[in-house]
Amino acid sequence: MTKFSDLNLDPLVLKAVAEAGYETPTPIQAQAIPHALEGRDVLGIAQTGTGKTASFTLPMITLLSKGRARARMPRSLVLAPTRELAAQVAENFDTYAKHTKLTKALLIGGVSFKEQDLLIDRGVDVLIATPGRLLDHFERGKLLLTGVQIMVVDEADRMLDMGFIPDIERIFQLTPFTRQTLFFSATMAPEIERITNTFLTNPAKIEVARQATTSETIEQRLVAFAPSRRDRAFGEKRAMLRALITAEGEGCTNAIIFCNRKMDVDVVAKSLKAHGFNAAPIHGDLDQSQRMRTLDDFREGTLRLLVASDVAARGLDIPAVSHVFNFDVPSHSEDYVHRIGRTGRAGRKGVAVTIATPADDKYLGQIEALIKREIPRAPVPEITFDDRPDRGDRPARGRHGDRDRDRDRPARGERSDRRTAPRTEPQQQPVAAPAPAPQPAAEDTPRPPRRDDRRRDSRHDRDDTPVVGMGDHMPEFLTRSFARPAAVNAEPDTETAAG
DNA sequence: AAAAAAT
Repeated sequence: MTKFSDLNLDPLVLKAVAEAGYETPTPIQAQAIPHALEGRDVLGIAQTGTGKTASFTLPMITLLSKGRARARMPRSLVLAPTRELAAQVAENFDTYAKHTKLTKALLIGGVSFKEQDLLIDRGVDVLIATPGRLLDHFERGKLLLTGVQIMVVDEADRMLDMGFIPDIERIFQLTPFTRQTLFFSATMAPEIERITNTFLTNPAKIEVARQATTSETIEQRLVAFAPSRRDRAFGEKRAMLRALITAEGEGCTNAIIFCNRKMDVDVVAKSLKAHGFNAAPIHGDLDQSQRMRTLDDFREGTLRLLVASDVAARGLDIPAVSHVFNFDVPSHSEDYVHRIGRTGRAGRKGVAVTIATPADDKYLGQIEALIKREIPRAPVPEITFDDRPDRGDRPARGRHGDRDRDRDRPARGERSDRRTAPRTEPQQQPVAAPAPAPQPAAEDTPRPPRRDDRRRDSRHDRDDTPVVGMGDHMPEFLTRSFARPAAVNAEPDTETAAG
């Protein structure tokens, strides 16, 4: 079997590799490194977790170790789709280039230009960047790409998803025709194929088997439940999530909780914290410094629950996550594979729990088609709903609220799915309550001012007024006409046609 | 129904 020492790498690189504890290259490393060292273009079809990063950093350091950088003219360039990924590549360089004198700069958005400018001015051997910030520097005239000898594109298919391909093409055109190109993508979409045909010269094509999508080390579960009411789905899912985390007990050492929307990431993280869980959010709208800090805390173990958007689904190197929770079913089936792939790594056992509502059926079908198996259905935990501090600025649901609901929905207790249906209110409340004393109309009940009007779910669920279906009581707002003020209706015909 | 990345 090949060892790193057989690969013709610079002795100083080999030393650092050995110190990092590696002896045997992964398949992509064993195949890509010799070609890269020969100066050939490489087209690597491989996913995260295959050792892709080292397959280009090690030969790059070796090739660059001779020669020195000139001011504003980096000798090599690595492009990554997200800031975290770029930062990760930079860390990799630090690890493996530590015995060399190579310099590097990390050019990503969300941080000040000043330090980056300073480094570029001094001259760097390796420039690691996200496309937007790189072009920004270029346009400000601070950067010349005509000295680039080696260019790496990492996670090209993700760049495509994110609309970066035009930027990538432009950057390619700013670098010399004679450069060496190392290009990595998990898939070969037609657009990716076109780019590689245009910008790579006779590349060595290396394909590494995709990680088993449903690796045996990941135990997948599906928690399928129907929210008691559409507008309660969000709150009930939060309660469900808490119950699921709690049920895992100590076995859940750390977990990533994925939501589909950034806003939900924030609310879920806040809600978990309010319930005493050690949780923090990460998504693209947060400060870069905060994103980094949160990731560091999570890696170090001081943070147990990372609530994330799909920014964290791919690429990020987060070792040893015991659990992944999908608070939302991802709407791209590929993302499901990426998300659950954050657990069960390196032979360790992992658990991936997905919360699904009937609205997710379509996406669930696509996911199960992709992974070619059904996700085993797990029992739905019972949830109680009236202990939410994130709604704690309102009086706890009073007995009359529950009683009213019981009265309004006499069929509830008879539902056949009662055992598995989530409880949305404590059913042990005295059902045989005394005859309703005349209650003040909800509108007259003095209520403390609500601070959470911004909250997405408060809009629907504003008070304890019972919902009476559409039977004998119709909420006033529904009786209002849908007609808009005449002034707005300049073209009434096109308006209806558009709907 | 979305997320990511330049300000």
